[in-house]
Amino acid sequence: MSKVDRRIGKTQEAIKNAVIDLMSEKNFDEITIRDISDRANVSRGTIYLHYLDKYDLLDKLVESHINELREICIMGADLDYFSGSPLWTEYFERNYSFFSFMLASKGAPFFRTRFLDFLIEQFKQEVDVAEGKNQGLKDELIVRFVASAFVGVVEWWFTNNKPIPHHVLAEHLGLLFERNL
Amino acid sequence: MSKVDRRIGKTQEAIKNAVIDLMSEKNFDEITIRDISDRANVSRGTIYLHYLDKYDLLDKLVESHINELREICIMGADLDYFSGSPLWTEYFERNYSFFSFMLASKGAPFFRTRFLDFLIEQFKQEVDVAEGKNQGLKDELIVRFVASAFVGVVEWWFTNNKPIPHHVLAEHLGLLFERNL
DNA sequence: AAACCTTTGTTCACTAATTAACAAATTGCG
DNA sequence: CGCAATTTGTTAATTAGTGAACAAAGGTTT
Repeated sequence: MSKVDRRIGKTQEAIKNAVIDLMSEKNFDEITIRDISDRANVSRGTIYLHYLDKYDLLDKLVESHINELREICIMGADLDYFSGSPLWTEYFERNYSFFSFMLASKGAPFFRTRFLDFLIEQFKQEVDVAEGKNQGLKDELIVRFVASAFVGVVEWWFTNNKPIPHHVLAEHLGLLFERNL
Repeated sequence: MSKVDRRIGKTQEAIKNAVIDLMSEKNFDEITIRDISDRANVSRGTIYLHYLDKYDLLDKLVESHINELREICIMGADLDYFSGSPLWTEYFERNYSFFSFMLASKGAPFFRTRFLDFLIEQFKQEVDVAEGKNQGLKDELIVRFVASAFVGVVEWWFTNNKPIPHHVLAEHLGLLFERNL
C-alpha cells in the first residue's frame, strides 16, 4: 500500500482539533467554516477539499471517535469487564468536550443512535445465550438492554459534569457488565 | 507587501518546537536532522529548504528569541524598571527549557555573547551620563557593567533551576536597574 | 424593504512541502 | 580495521495547500 502524504493527516487533524476547540466555546450551529479555517490555520478552500460541508465534517468527526472506540474494544478484547472498563472511561475523560457536546447538542439524537448501534455491534460479540446466566434468553434483547443502559449512564456522566471520577465509573460499569453479559 | 504563505510559518514553528522539545531530552550535538524531521513531522528535504544545516537552525532559534526579547523591550519602554522587569522574567519562565539549555551547553559562550551584545544595545538607550547618578561616567562602561551583571544573574537563575520565583527575580532586577541606570 | 456586510462554495494558477532516490559521509559494532 | 547501518545533503517529479477572486446566499442594520 502506498504511503499517504503526511500533509493530509496534519490538515485533517488541525481541522478536527479546531472544531473540538470551537465546540467548547459555542454551539456547533454557531460555528462557521471561516471560524474553523481561522482556528485551524488552514484556508477555506482546503477545508472544502477534505469535506463537503460543515455537517460532513461533523459526521467524519463522529466516525473517527467511533473508530477510536472500536480500537479500544479490540485492545480490551482479552480483558475481563473490570479490567476493560477503564479503557472506555479514560477515553471518555480525554475526549470530554467532544462527548459532552455531542450528547447535549441538537445533534445528540443522531450521535446517540450512531453510538448505540456501535455498542450493539460490540456487545453482540460478548453475549452468550447458549449457556450461563443468559441461557435461553434472546441475545438481541440482552444486547439492546445493556447498550441502552450504557448510553444512559454515559450520557448522565457527561451531562452532569462528571459527578463521579472516571475510575469509579469504570468500576461500576465493570460490575454491571459482568452481571448482564 | 504581499502576504506570506501560512505554510512557511507553520513549518518553521514546527521545526523550532521540535528542536526545543528534543533539547529537553538530549544534548543538541546528539540531535540529528532525522530526529527533528520525525518530531516536527516534516520531511528532511523541507528542513534543508529552510535552513542550511543544524547549526544554522540553532542560530535562527537564538535570533528569534533575541527578537522576542527586543519586542519585550519595546513593550516595556514606557515603564519604569520595577514594572518592566516582570516582562523579562515572565518571558524567561515561559522559555525556561531553551534558555536553560543555551546557557549550560557547549553553545553557551556563543549564546552568552549574542545575548550580552543585545543587552548592551538595549541598555545604551537607557543610560544617561549627562546628568544624574551617572553624570561624568563613561556610558560604555556603565552599560557593560549592568549587562554583564544581568547575564550573570540570569545565568545563575537558569543553571540553579530557578532558586527564586521569577517575580522575586523581577523585583531584585528592578531595584538593581534603578540603582545603576 | 433596501442596503450593506458576512459567509459559503468554487475555481485556478501558483507555491511549499512531499516522497523517493542517490552518492557521500559519519557512526557504531564485531 | 572492515563492514554494516545510519545520517546527511541534494534533487526532481508530484501532490497538497495556498491566496485571491467571484457569484450566490444568508444575516444584519437602517
